[in-house]
Amino acid sequence: MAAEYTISDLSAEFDITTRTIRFYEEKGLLSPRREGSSRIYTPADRTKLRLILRGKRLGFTLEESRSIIDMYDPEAGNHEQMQSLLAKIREKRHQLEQQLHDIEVMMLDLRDSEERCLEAMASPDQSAKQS
Amino acid sequence: MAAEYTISDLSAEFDITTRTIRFYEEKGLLSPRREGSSRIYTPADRTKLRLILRGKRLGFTLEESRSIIDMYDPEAGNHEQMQSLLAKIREKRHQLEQQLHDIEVMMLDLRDSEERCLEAMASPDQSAKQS
DNA sequence: CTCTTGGTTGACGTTAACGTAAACGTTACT
DNA sequence: AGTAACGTTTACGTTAACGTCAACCAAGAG
Repeated sequence: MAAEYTISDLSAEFDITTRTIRFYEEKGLLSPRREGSSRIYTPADRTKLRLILRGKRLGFTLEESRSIIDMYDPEAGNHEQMQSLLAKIREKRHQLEQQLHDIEVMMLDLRDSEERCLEAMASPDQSAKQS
Repeated sequence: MAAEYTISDLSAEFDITTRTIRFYEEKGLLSPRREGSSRIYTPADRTKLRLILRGKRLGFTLEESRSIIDMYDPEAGNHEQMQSLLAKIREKRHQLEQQLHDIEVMMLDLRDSEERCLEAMASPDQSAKQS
């Protein structure tokens, strides 16, 4: 049952380069077992990787993702760290709300531009003047 | 009626440094008038700056923001450019949906951790064992 | 044996978006 | 005259998150 993965298994699954995975290890976010010199990853490592990538999608830095990962480690003792994490997530929510608003406005703006553009293309050449 | 702004007016209003504003000019996103050697910005420049910053919040590069700005320029002629812009915005929408999902999952995960954490703090020191 | 397909460790290169610092000019008080 | 507050240019520095070699080792196919 205890599955294991090579570095290229994971790179294929998550569509990232092996360099990226090794980089995360350099930064201390992963620490796979060694079989000879090759890296062997456990399901737990795979989960951590998934967390890192999720963090990335949300614009977290690797350092921030590290604290997310740490929540999954045996020492569930760090209460204040959790508070700061919750704070970061709430901040992301605010950002998301802002972004949603930005997108909506931008969509409206674009529809405006589109209309003006279509109008311009419809009326045959009056390029120079405007009252 | 035709208001004008100095560089520090704008830097104060949008809470960015003057360096940033000059940088945008270097990149050709702004081109304020000169009064002597000083830069003078029009409301149109101000709008462009606002568009840049909105783009930034959405994770657009400056190059992408440039195409947004170009939509506001007199030559409303570029139909295919608009299409690519619309595509980018749709892509952003997808990203946002993904991010919203990520946030929700992360929130759930955190509540889990929180519970486990509180439990651990409640039960007086049983740190070493787990059945 | 050679070749291909993975894996490894350095180590330097890259890119975007500014930061930072030096060295200088111009009003405008006081 | 001094000095503060604002403006300018030029140019090197910074950071994150990898990319891109180079040079090497190991296992299996043919």
